[in-house]
Amino acid sequence: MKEIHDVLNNALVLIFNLVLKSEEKFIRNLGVNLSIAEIHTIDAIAKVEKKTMSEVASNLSITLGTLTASINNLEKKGYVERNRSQVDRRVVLVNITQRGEDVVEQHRAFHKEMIKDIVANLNTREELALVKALDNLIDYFMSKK
Amino acid sequence: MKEIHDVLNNALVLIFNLVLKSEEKFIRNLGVNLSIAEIHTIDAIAKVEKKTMSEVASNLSITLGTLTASINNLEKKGYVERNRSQVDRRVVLVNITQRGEDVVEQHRAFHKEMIKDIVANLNTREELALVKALDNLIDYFMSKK
DNA sequence: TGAAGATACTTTGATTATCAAAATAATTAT
DNA sequence: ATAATTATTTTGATAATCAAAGTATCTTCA
Repeated sequence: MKEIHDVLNNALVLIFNLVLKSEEKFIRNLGVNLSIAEIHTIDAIAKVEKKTMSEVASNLSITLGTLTASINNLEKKGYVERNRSQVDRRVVLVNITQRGEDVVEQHRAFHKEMIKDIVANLNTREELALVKALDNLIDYFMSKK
Repeated sequence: MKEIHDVLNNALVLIFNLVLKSEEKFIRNLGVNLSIAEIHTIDAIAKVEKKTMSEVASNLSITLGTLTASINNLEKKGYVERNRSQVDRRVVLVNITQRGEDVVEQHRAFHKEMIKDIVANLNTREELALVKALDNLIDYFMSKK
């Protein structure tokens, strides 16, 4: 089944790029002074339990140095704030501000709408095939570690 | 169907990141002095018909200036070469060298293996359903422009 | 209990990717 | 032939990234 593999590969590559562009466009339309990386950083802070620099950096798979630079900017722009932990003064706790919360909310709404529209066009069989294929994909990557 | 939406969203986000990491790892293991962006640039040159700077840049959705900088490096590293068109001397034609061909070959093998593993557990009907589901996805993004 | 080592973070210095706008060179049109 | 257009490069700026060095704080153990 050489052809179906090629079709799938092309579709996946295309979708990958379309998702990226779609998200870029969403941010542009948000009219907010943030990059995709910054939105994902804010989002990671929102969803991580222990809001330390280390935890957030590890969640994002970036180094602490990179996160420090990014948080400097986000703090300056008013989307997050830093506080020294009182328990261990080496530790820095990051929290998102109300302005940050708003962005997280809108980013999640974007994802929700995207998924809603995707599923809307699928019948039950297609939905199941998609879920199964995605499971395979995840298994595949997980096994590759 | 709130649940399936969440399942799909989480799966998509997870896969997105796993694909990125997997590709990064692939490149690292290739032991080759190239970034993901550079591999995609080489790949774009290989697959584009008219191998001009403009065509390649447009194919990659980057500006000509960005491509110029990237091609400078790739040329220095010996993966591509530049030639002025004899027909229109404003035009620069880029071609990949044998070293570039090798990378393209390995990158394609990576994609092929990934797809093979994905469809390994799907029967023909599911495969077709998946293709249709992905087509819907593409339509969705295309309509959003 | 106080020095040595470990940990959490920031700073520094470098590279890559990116863009917009200005510059250059060549072609086409008036 | 002069003006306008086109293809590319250069320039100047910014963001994202890393590794390695530096700083401050905590923990351990002798």
